[in-house]
Amino acid sequence: MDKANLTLDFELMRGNATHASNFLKTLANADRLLLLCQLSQTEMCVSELETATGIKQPTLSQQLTVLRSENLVNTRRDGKQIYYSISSQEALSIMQLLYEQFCKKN
Amino acid sequence: MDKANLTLDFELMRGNATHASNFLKTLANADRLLLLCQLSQTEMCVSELETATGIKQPTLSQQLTVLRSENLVNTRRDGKQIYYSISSQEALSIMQLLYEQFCKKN
DNA sequence: AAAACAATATATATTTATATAATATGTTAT
DNA sequence: ATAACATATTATATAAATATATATTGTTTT
Repeated sequence: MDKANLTLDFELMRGNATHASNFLKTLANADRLLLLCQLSQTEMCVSELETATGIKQPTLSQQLTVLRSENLVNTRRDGKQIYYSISSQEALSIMQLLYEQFCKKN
Repeated sequence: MDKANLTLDFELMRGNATHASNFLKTLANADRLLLLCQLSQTEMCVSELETATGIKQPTLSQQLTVLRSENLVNTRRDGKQIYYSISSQEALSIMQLLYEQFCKKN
């Protein structure tokens, strides 16, 4: 394997690693995990999420914006409320794994 | 369920979410993912990791320090080299999932 | 159309992470 | 003991994430 191919391998690996790390960064926040955890059960509107997680409205809205911008959640409006649901199978898989590792025992 | 119990639930949930998000933060960096990816195959010393990933020595050492401080890797010295290996089953599981989702198709 | 409500957006201060350079430590070979 | 090598540590500048407060938008009810 010559140098040119090694460079390609590096670029491919680094590209994959960058995508994966961006994805993990989006998950790597306690508020966002709590939100995704709730949404992994069922869709919920913002005020329901606020009650279920105890996160205050402005923070909630800010973190939901992050999840939206990374396409981890979908929204639909129904009157005054906006309902959120998980749109990423990747996110669901990770949430399930994290649940096994960090929540199941207690 | 009264308010006291809800408070306990919140604290339990938030505690789990905080642990999980700290864990994800440690993974959420392209250099560290590349390192863990290599180490998921076999133990390697620093200079081998440098060659295999293309990460420069000071950065490498800094990121290995992060992985060590979060107990994701073990080290053993053999002469001048220090060999690293993965010590966290949780990390291995996530790496495997990320491989399926971000690397397998290409 | 005005009030009330649900949610989003903006601004800003603070903390945390990152990149990079320079220096230091511990080990082996001479 | 000195030189060479492998790795770690420290310092610092910059960028990114977070918390928090305030203002704005869109919808429904009256």
